[in-house]
Amino acid sequence: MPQQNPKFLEKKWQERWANAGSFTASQDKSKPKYYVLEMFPYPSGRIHMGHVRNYTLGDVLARFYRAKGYNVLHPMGWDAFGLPAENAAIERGEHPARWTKQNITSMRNQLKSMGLSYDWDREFATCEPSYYQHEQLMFLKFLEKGLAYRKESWVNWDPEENTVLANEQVVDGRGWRSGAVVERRRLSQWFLKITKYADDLLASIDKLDKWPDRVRLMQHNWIGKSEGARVKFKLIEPLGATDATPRGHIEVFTTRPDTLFGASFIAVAANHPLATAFADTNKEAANFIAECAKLGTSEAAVETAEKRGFDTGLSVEHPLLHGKELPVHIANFVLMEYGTGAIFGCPAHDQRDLDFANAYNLPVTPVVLPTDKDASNFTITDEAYTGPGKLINSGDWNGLDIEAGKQAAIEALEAIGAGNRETTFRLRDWGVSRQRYWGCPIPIIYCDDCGTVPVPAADLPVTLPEDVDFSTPGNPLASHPTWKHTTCPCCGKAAIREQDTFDTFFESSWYFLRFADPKSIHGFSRKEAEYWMPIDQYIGGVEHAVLHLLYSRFFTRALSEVDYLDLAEPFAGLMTQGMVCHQTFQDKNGRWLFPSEVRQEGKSWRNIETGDNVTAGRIEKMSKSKRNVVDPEIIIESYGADTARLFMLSDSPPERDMEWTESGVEGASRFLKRVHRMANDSSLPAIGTPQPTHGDGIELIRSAHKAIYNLSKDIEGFRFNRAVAQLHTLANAITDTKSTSPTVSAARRFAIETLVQLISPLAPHIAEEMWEVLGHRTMLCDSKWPKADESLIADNIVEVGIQVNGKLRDTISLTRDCPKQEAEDAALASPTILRYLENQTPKRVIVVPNRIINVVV
RNA sequence: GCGGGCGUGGCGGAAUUGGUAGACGCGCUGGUUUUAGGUACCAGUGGCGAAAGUCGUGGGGGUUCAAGUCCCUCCGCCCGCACCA
Repeated sequence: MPQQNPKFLEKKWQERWANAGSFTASQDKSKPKYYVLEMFPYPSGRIHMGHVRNYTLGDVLARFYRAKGYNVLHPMGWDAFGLPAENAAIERGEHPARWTKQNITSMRNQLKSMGLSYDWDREFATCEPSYYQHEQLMFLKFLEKGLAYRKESWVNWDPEENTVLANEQVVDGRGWRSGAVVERRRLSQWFLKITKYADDLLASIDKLDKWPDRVRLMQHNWIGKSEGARVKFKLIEPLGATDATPRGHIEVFTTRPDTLFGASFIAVAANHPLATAFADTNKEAANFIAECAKLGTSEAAVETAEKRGFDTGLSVEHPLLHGKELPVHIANFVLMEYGTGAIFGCPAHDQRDLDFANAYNLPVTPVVLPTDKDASNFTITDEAYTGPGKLINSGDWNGLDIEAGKQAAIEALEAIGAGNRETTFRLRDWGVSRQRYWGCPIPIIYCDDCGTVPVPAADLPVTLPEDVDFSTPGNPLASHPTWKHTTCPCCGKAAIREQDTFDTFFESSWYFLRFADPKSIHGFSRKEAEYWMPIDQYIGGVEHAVLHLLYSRFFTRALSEVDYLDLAEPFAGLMTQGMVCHQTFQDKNGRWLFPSEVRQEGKSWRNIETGDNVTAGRIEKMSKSKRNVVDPEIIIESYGADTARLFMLSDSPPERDMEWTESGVEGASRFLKRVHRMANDSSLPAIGTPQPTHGDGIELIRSAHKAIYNLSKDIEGFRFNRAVAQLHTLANAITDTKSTSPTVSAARRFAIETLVQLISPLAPHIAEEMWEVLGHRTMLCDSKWPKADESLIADNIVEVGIQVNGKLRDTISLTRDCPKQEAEDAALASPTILRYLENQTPKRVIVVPNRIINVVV
C-alpha cells in the first residue's frame, strides 16, 4: 500500500477543487440557499488554533449542506483596518497597507492549506477603497436620515492608543485592547443613532431562537431597558441665597415611582451640573467631588461597600406631600451616565439608599408592606424590602399593589406637571470617530462659511494618503501636510477635511452583505442581498456577543431605512465556539515554555534542550503570553489538515472549551490512516457492485445506514463530537466483519463507500483520495449526500432490561414492538428474575416497549 | 450583589429528554507481529469483591414502579453584568 503523504495528497485535492471551481456559489436561485459565515479575521499574519477551530466548524456545515443539495454561500475575507498595522508602521517603519497586504497573502495561504470550501472569488479586504467607499456613502445616507450626527461629548480616551473608545470598548475603566486606564476628554465626535432602534433591538432578541441563550441575555442586559418616571423636584430657595445658589428643579429618574411617599432624600452624581455649580462656591464640596473622581471606576470593587455623600444643605419640595422637604446630597453611588444623574432615595425599598440613609441618619419610611407582615409593627433596619406587597403610608395609594401604585404615581405626577412616564436605556449612541490613520476616512468637510458639509457622493471615495509619517505622535492624518486641505463643495473656498476615521466595527457591520454581491458598484445589490440573507449560520467567538453582533443588527436596520434592503436581523443562526486551550509549562525560574520545548517522561516533564524539570501548570486558553500555543502550520505540515480538522471536532462540543493535546492529534491521525487502509483493500469487489439486501452482509449494511442517519442528525445539531463517534462506530463495524463471502464483501464495499462519504465534510482531502481509490471518476465533493434507509435502522431484535423493584437484574432479547403481555411473560420466565422474586407474586409489572420491564414486588 | 451555566471513570465526553449510566475516543494493562522501539492487530479496562454480588453521575433530602435527568437544600467551579435608580 502506498504510504500517502498528507501534504502531497492535500495539495492535490486543493488544486483540483480550485481548478474545478467546486465551491463557487451558484447563480441558480431555484435551489434552497444556505449562507454559512465564520467571523472574518483580522490579518495579523498567521492563523492560530482559534481560527482553525472556527473555520473547521463552518466548513463542515458548508460541505454538508452543499452535498445535501443546497446552494451554499461560504465566503472569506479580511477585516483589514485596525491598530496593529499602525503599530507595525511605528515599530518597523513598514507602511500599514503593505504590512496588511503581506499578512493577507500569508494568511490566505495558510487558510488554503486547510482545505476550506470557500468561494475565494468573493474575497475582499475592508481596507480597499472599493470596499470602504460604500460605507462612506452609507454614512452620508445615514446623515441625511438623522441616523448619524455630530456632537461634543465626553469621551473615553485611551492614552496608549491615542484614540477614543466606545463605552463598549472600555472594560473596568481600561481600554479593551491596550489595557491602559481610560481618561475622560471632551471632543466633537460622530455618532450613529443606535438608540433609535433600542426597543426593536431588544424586542427582536426573542425571535433569535437559533442564538445561544447567554448571548441573547448579554444583549438584553446591554440594552438595559428600564421603565419608570421622570420626576421634577423644585429646589427651595434657602435663606441668604446668593446669585450662585442653584435654582429651579432637580430631575430624577426612577423605576419605582410607587415609592415616592417613602422618599427621604435626593442624591445627585458628583459630576452632576448642580454638584459642579455648588462646588464653585464650596470648597468642601469640591474636595468631596474630587475624591469621588479619584476613586473612579477602577477600584469600584473595593469601594462598593461604602456609600458616601455630601450634604449640600439645599432641599427640595416633595411634589405630592405638601410641606415635606427633602435634603439634597451629592453621593458617590449615583452615576451621571445613567438616567438623569440624580435619584430620590427611598431607603426602605432600595439597599443602596438604605445604606446611605443609615450612614447619614436619614429617615426610613416603609411604603410597601409584604403580604405576610403587619403594618403596625413593620420596620426596616438593615435590609431593604424589594419584594411584592401593598402600598402603605402613601395617602390615596394605600392598598394598591406595586404595579397599580406606579400607574397611580405617574398619573398624579403628570396631572400636576411634576413628572411623566419615561423609559431609559443603558444603551448609548455609537461613537464612531477614531483618531487613527488606518481606518475608513469619514467623508466630511468643514468649511468656515458653510459649516459641516458632506463630501458629495460623486467625489467618493475619500481615500487615505499613502505618504504618511508615523514618527510624530497622534493622528497621522491630522499631521499630514496637504491631505486635509481641500475646497468646500458648497462655496468652493478652502476647507478642511474631517481627519478622524471610522471605528473598525463599522466595516464588520456590513461585510456579510458585501459577500452576497462582492463586485457590485453599489456595495451590494438588493436582489443578491435579499436572496442570500439572512445568514443561516454565523460562527465565531463569544467575545463579540455584544459589540459586533449588536452593531450589525443595528446596521441592517439602518440600511433598510435608507433603502439598501429590507431586513432587520442579519444572523438567523449563531454559534459561539469555545476556546482552544492547552496545558501551560514553566521552568524553575517561572519562565513560560512552549509545548514544543518540553517532553513528557513518565509523570514528569522535562525541557528537551536542558533536561531540566518543568512544572506542568493549568490548562488555559492558548495565549502568546503563556506560550501554551501550538502553531497550526506545524500541525498541518506534520499531520495534515484533515487530522487537525478531525481532532478539532472530535472530543468537545463546539460551544465548549477544548483542550489541544498531542495524543488527541495522534488519535485523529491514526483513525484517518486506518480508514485509508480500508479503502485500499484490494479484495473489495468492483465499483458498482450492488449493495446486498439480505444475507450475511445485512448487519453491516444496517450499520452503514445507522451511521448515515445518526451522523446527519449530529451535524444538523452541531454535535460534531458525536458525529466523529459515529464514524468510529461504523469503522469498527467494518473491521469486526471478518467474512469474505461475496455478499459480505459487497456489503463491505458499501459500508466503506458510506464511511468515506460521511468523513468528507470533516476530513475532505483524504475522503476525496479514498473515493478515487475506490474507483470513482467524479469528485466526492460533487456527489450527493447518502440517504439513510430508515427501514434498516431499527433492529428487529431489541435487548430489554428487566428490573426488580427498579434495580436491573437481567436483560432479554425481544422482537421489536412485541405485545406488552409477551414481554411481561418473557420477563417473568427469566430464571434470574424468578430467583429474585422468591416465589412472591409481582404486585405490578411495568412494560416500557423496547426499553425496560420493571417488576414490582 | 444580580443573572446564567456547569459538576458523570485516570482524562475528553455520551446517555433517544424520566426507562439497561459510562457510546466514541485518549490513557492504561496483557497478548500477537517485529532484532528492538514505534506502527498495526487482538483482548481487557467505573470502584470494591475470588465469586455471587454490591456500591456508583459534587454532598444531603424528596417525588416516582423507575432519577445523571424533576423538586428542595448545601458545596465547588466557570461566565456575563454591576452602585443601572
